[in-house]
Amino acid sequence: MNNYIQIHRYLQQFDIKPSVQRTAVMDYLMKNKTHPTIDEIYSSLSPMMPTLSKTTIYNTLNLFVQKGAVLQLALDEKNARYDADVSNHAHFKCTSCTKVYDFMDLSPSLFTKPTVEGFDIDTVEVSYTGICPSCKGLN
Amino acid sequence: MNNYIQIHRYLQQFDIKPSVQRTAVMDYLMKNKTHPTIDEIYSSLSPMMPTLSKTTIYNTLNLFVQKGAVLQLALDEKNARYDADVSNHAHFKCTSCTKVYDFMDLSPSLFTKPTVEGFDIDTVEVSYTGICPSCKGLN
DNA sequence: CTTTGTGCAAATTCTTTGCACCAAA
DNA sequence: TTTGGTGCAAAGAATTTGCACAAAG
Repeated sequence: MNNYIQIHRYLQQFDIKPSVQRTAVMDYLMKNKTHPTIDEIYSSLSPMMPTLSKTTIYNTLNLFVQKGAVLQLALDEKNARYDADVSNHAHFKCTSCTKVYDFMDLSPSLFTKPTVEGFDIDTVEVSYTGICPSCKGLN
Repeated sequence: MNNYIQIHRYLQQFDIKPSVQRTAVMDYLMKNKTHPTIDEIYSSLSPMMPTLSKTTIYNTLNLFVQKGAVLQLALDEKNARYDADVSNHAHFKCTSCTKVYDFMDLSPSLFTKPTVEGFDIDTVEVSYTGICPSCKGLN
């Protein structure tokens, strides 16, 4: 069980008012570091919150991204994916099964923001595509 | 004017039969290194090829991506973008004006494929977001 | 001929919008 | 009581699919 007070404090750091729904979404993102899609979040929370609407998930995540509380990943052309983990890690997407993996232990230098004249760099995203171990076995 | 024979040879390297439409799309991608969307490609080619269909652009680019002849970029949450340039360069997207810039001269080590047990890595994508020089001036 | 590519129309999927109701301060 | 949040239904936009016709070898 997570401490909702902590989540409230966290959200308030980003100037986000902690409604019940917003708290639940952030709680989910913190516990499930699986770059979930809107649909996955909705499907997981919906049983506990029967009146929850998918529109609210969209509203909530758009707000989180806008306030900088979560990252919207550009991993998937079809569905947006969200990540509350801002630590240095890269993503690997299997082109066969479309599953997304974390690569945690890469060189930190990959994630340094390069100095380019005139540009202010906020976020760094490193993504790989290829074939994952379980799909390799199937050939 | 581009030499279509060269494009034919290039496509055949990837096991792609060079139809008139496919040749035109690859020609466009090689001349316009602007990470165009499907719509931009269609709008540009359509005047010269009045019977061209957007479905064919979709078919063609899906084939190119599947055969590895172009990269599908996930820079934009709304539209897929395509890049025929497979050289080592990163992309920067301005969060204010949404324009995409190329960062050409970064360290080559950024683009090396890491060795991760069991994974076969095909593509590497490095993307940055932030504020571009012209948007900075507007504040 | 036979295989493959093209392109129209329809269907599907993801996301946003308009608006009425509800909740909190 | 005023402001902001939620959620339904509808709209909008991007992409895919089914299928008939055309093209190439």
